[in-house]
Amino acid sequence: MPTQHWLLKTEPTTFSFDDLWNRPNRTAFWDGVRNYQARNILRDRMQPGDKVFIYHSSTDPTGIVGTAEVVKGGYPDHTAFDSKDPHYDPKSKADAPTWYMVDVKAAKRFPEIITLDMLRSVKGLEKMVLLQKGSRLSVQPVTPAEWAIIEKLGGA
DNA sequence: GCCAACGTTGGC
DNA sequence: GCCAACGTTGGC
Repeated sequence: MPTQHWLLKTEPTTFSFDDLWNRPNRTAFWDGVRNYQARNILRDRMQPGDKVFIYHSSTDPTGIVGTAEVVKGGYPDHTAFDSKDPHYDPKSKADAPTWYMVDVKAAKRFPEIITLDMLRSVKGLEKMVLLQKGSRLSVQPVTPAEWAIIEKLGGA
């Protein structure tokens, strides 16, 4: 399996790239995804070694702030089992989990956020899932070509 | 805060 | 299975 590329959205007021960066080993589980299409990617497709952009939504400005690496593939999201957790879902059972998560490790913080406006202006990203009208998937595929373009924007 | 777009729920 | 009502996302 070649390395795959993804984008994970988060609201930084809830969990930011810096929060991930400051975790032990710069690693955390990516919990709380409660959308079936995103769940399917987490559960069925994300593999250790895959590369991930971290995107900050609902902030000013919004954009990609850094990269991370998947260090553990899809496994049950235990926060769904905890009635005191904000992401509790009583329909998800330990022996038949509805929701999944992965572990990610922060890799590189971009010196400057790559804003949504910048992404929209770059040739070659026109078909990026993030930039499609009405797109709100919180776990998205990124093509190798898109990854290369954006990584270069954030580089150096 | 507004609201378009999308997803989910539930009555029928 | 249809679809109206409702809830959420997320840019602006």
